[in-house]
Amino acid sequence: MTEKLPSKDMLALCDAMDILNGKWKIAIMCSLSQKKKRFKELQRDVGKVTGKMLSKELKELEMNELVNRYVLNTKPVTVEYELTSYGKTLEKVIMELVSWGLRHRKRILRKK
Amino acid sequence: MTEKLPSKDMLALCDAMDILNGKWKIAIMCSLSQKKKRFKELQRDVGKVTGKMLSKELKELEMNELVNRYVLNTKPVTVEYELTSYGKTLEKVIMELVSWGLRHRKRILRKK
DNA sequence: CTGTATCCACCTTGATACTG
DNA sequence: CAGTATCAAGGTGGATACAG
Repeated sequence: MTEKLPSKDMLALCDAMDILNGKWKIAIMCSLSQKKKRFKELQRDVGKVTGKMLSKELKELEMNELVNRYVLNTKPVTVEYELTSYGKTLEKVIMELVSWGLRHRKRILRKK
Repeated sequence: MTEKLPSKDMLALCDAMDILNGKWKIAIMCSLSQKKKRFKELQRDVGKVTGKMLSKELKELEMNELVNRYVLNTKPVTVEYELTSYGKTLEKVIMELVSWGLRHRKRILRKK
């Protein structure tokens, strides 16, 4: 069993990265992991993402069945987004990233 | 304690993403997590990354103290890369990504 | 072998204005 | 509020040639 070049792990990793690529996808999913949110809420929560990017990345997440989109019949239209059950399978990854990021911040501050 | 806009988690997440952004960084670290590798080995292992990109991303990883670079005194110069102990703190995140990717692949094949 | 330098096509992102 | 259209700008990444 000689380890051949593109290992299965590497391919899997690339698959995962393809789906999560984009500047805001992880942040969006992180925000949604707490609770469902409306478009504008999401925008405020994620930070300085433009409506265009938020819209685009949400659409991609929806296509990959990581996020559900619900249009509500309100006066000015309201749209809610939430993680699908499949999207929730990524929560563990995201939480690991967050906790690493928190540790990393402390480290940075120490050295600064 | 009203939850204010850019939550600490979100900031931490963005910090982490900043460091890991780039098409190949995660793949590089994944490959190095198995064992230290030379430049060319790494290139073969990661897949179809060009030397330029590999070099650039390795440099960035080095700057963030995630990877160590050793130049060996061999005839044609040899360089070895390995994860720093700090870089290893990211292994958990990477493994989660890989395992998610593996599950995701199965899911895709089923639906195809 | 391990890079760096240059050129360049392409894509991503942002700003802004606009629609329903 | 939610989303789209358009334009501009910068970054990304590939090919190639070359240096140490």
